[in-house]
Amino acid sequence: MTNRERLLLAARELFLEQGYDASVDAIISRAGVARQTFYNHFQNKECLFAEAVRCCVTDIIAPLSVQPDSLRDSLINFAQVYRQRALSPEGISIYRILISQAQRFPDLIRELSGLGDGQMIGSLASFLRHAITDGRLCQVDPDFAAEMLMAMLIGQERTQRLFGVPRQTPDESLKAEQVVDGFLRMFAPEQGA
Amino acid sequence: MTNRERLLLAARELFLEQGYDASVDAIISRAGVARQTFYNHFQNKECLFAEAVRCCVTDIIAPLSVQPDSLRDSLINFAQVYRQRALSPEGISIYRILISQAQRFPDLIRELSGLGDGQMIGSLASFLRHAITDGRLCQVDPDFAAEMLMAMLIGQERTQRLFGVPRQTPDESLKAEQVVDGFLRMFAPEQGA
DNA sequence: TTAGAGGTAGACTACCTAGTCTATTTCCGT
DNA sequence: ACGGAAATAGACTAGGTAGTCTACCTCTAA
Repeated sequence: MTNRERLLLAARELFLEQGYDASVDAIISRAGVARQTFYNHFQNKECLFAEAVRCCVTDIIAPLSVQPDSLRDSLINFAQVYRQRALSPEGISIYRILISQAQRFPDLIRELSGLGDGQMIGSLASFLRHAITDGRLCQVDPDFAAEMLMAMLIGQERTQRLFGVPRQTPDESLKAEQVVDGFLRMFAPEQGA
Repeated sequence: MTNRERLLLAARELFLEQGYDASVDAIISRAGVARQTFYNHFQNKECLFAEAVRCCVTDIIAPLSVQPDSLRDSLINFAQVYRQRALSPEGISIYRILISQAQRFPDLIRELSGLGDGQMIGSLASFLRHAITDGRLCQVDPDFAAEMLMAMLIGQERTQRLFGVPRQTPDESLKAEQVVDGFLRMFAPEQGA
């Protein structure tokens, strides 16, 4: 493990824990590396932050494979993966840090805004578009439908976790199913068609 | 206008603009007040912050009157008010600042978490409960339904605004209607009942 | 007139932070 | 063995912040 990797790992951990306020001292201390070594590998703290955040985002928002065997099963599978990732402690932390530093790093945020939820909405929308042309869903703007589904899947839970008010989730996989079934009812093909 | 009010106003403006990093110097300077005057009225910066945030939250999340004339009209009225408030610049800023300071002020956040979205879900759920017993909606957990409606109304827009990526909203009042109509389809009474 | 409350300006302490610089050491390839 | 690249410890600069303290001012009420 190179010193650079050690620094990135320590930075990821500390930034996720403490936000951008995590000090360079703390990072090099956790990495077990000298101050100057840090500045040999990174121009400054902002560069390290940008790189660490990029790693976190691409790590958490992995591509998801939608198998078009059954519409409901595909959506439920997506729903569970999405919920699991977006509501995980890492998912919540990275969301918090992006929001709190959005004003300081507008370029970085713009660079990453296509990723995350945005990317997922895109791929989900194109999947839904096929279902619509196949008549398995009613005529509806696929982007709108995708956004509704994603919104319902996260709902109030992300906010509660961001606020540090975790609630008991006895029905983890159940919720994803409930939402998907509601979604299918909402956008079911018209009866008359 | 008393010095205390001047300080609170300046604090609200600066905290909403810059977050908790807004310095005491900047606040007293905008308030046009001496340093010692500030410490005469507030124990320290944290107390001022707590008070300013309390004002902002209670200002933005005003009670909403749901008139039970028509279910659809009531929901649309609620939807428009909720969207207008939650997506306003002040609504976005206060949401951002609460999230970014949630770890530093856990007690304050706990105190305010019942307000905002939480409070709205409660009153909306009790309204929906009546509609369910009246047979105007299908049998469903009213809290779940309320959460779904609120989630769809905000959707991805809050995130985009938090990230500073505002999108064009040509269809402002239309979106609220679309969501409410989708919601009513999702939770329509069962045909067989 | 005077005493006191509250405001003002600004110095001051104590502390933290990012980033630079220096002198020394370690280690690897030739 | 040796030379150079990279790492280390730690001092140092420059700047910012919260909060305290002192000395002075201003206005009001007894």
